Amino acid sequence: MKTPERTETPEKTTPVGTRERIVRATSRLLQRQGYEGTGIKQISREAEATLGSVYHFFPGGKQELAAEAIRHGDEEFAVLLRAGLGSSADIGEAVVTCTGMLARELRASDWQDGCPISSTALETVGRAPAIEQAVAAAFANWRAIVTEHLVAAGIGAEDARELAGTVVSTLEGAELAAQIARSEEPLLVTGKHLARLLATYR
Amino acid sequence: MKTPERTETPEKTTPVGTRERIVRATSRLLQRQGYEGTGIKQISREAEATLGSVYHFFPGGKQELAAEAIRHGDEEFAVLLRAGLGSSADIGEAVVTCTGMLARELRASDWQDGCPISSTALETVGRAPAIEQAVAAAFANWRAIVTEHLVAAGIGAEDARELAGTVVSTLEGAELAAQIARSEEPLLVTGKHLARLLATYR
DNA sequence: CCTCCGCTAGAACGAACGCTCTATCCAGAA
DNA sequence: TTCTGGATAGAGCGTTCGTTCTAGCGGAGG
Repeated sequence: MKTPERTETPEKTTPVGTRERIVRATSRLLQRQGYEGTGIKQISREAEATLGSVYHFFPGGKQELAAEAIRHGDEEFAVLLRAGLGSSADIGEAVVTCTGMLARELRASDWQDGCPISSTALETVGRAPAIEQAVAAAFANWRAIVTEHLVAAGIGAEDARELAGTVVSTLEGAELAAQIARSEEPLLVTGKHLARLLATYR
Repeated sequence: MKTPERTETPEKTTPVGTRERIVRATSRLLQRQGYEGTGIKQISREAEATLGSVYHFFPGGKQELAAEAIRHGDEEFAVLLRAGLGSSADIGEAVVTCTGMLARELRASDWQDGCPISSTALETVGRAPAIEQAVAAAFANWRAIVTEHLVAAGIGAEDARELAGTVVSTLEGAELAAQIARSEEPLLVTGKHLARLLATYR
């Protein structure tokens, strides 16, 4: 059988295939420990898969696996972003909602689960092309989502493009600060300031 | 002799002591490769010191060495921050100057040398107390510097405190975005937006 | 029935890891 | 001169790293 699950009814608690389990485990471990701090054997253990399975699905080794995990984290964060930004007609309020959601999730994980890709992104700058490309695509994806909502809120196209970049990178920075301070405050305050900045446009 | 250099005339090109060379090399390597990605032997090689010397000066091992390197990076970034923020009476212009300086240095290092501590900070969250503490102290130091300049620019104490946190974390996020995009734009645009935000206070 | 093959399983490889340990060097005190 | 102790030097410890490789499993097609 090619892929025993997922082809039929995606309802109920779908039994997760081995490949999917490996990607999810890798994503969470990279988020918490970074690229160099995460071993393939730890991943296979955590995913309840064997080393053979890991290299079967990802013959490109650790780098290919990490790139796939980055794409997983990309979509994960995009879902949160869309949910938060779609929560209110007022774009300022919507951004505040986003920071609130991030803060809540961060606290719930005991300040462990920050941005799913920033740690890996930072330590592979200029030395792991496949990963760098996945990271750049994730940022571009997030910027596009934010841009869309800003334009919908009546902000001009060029202003929206620039602001979207700032919003995304500011969320990254605030999440880092919140992790370090073990406090929701940096995220919440940043949300307030972003809303204030957006209010000066239109 | 206790410390052969630095006790006398700090003029001319001071011959750098072994301990100092080790700290500098560690700081640069941590900045570029993160904590787990940097080996003690690589540090000793890069610092032109031997393994024996490293453990002589840092009996606490890798963690103690990293904490010291974080403190080095702390002061390094603080110097840039003070220079940038002191460059203009207009606090908005001063922030723009900061982002410009960061952008120039980042480009000059071929997008390698971002924030000297963020990579290490992210991968040691909740698992290396000595490092976490040094990181938290660095952020507090930077916030204090920014707060001071904001207050001097006529912004109320509480607003200044909150804004300082946002300014610092936003610079972090923008630097990350600039490294990933291999472009000065995220930093420069963020500078513009920060100035605009600050202009809404007084 | 047997064959095929996607997938699972884990032993084994050389290299690198952080760290310990002993030995040596050498400027200044006695 | 001998002694002393900070500093240098690097071999070697046990462990873990990423990766390779061969062997076995079990359902589908002939």
